[in-house]
Amino acid sequence: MDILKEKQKIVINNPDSFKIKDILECGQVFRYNIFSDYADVVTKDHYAQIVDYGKKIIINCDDSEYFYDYFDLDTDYQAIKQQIKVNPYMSSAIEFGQGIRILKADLFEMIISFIISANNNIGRIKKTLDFISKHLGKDMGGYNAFPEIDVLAQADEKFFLSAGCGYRSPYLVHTLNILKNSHLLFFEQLKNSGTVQAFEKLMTLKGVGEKVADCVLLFGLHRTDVFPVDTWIFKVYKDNFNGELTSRKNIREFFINLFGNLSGYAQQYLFYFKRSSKA
DNA sequence: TCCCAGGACAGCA
DNA sequence: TGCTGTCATGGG
Repeated sequence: MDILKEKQKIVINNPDSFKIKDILECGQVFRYNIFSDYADVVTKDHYAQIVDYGKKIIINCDDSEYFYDYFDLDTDYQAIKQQIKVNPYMSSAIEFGQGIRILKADLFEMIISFIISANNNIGRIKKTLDFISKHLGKDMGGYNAFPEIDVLAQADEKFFLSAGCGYRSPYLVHTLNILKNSHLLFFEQLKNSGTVQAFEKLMTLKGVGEKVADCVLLFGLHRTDVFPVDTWIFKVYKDNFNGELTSRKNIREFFINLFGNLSGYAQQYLFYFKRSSKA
């Protein structure tokens, strides 16, 4: 595909691995809307509107450099698909989610979003994050930014309960208290660590277990050598890979052995296919 | 009414 | 280390 970049506009001609519905609905980010004639997405304090004309996609946004990176437009997804097409089921999953791209989302936003995601469903996660942003995020004129750490750290458990965070509320308060004073160093260390070390470091935060840590690594740090195992991946493993493993840890290891550094990509195709088609 | 959702955590063996 | 019950909440 051919990409043109202006100051506040990106034009993609003949897109081969870019479908905004696939990108937004595969469960990696939650602050978006899909309408009949366009879609929009808010990330951190940025906004983009995406129109799909078939052979041409136009992204109108506040900063095209930011969204060029956000949509991972330098990566060749056709090549990745060829490498992870290890069996007929993978081929079907890739065909189904052919427009998926792994977004480069904001690290802090991903930590909070995926703590809220635990034992939750995407509809409720979207509502909760919209509530939080609407109440504590900066008014950007037409939309609200995701709240800054300092602002969100001032919110109490009662606020998160009213936002619909449920039993995850004390986890959020605890984690925000840790991050409000240490986030610069904490995030720097995450970025400079190997994946295993970053995985362990993330799990020191309340509300962050193996699966949430993997999602933060994949979507917030673009580490593609991880494989988040959630309830849908358990089903994929059982139904479509005929596996006998039962623990999250072992299933994660099984898939990472299979897909290596492309595990994160493979996981997204599988998750999206299973959740959408139930095949 | 029961089951489920991008699970984490404490308690226990 | 690995297993089990519990947690808040809305939708199907």
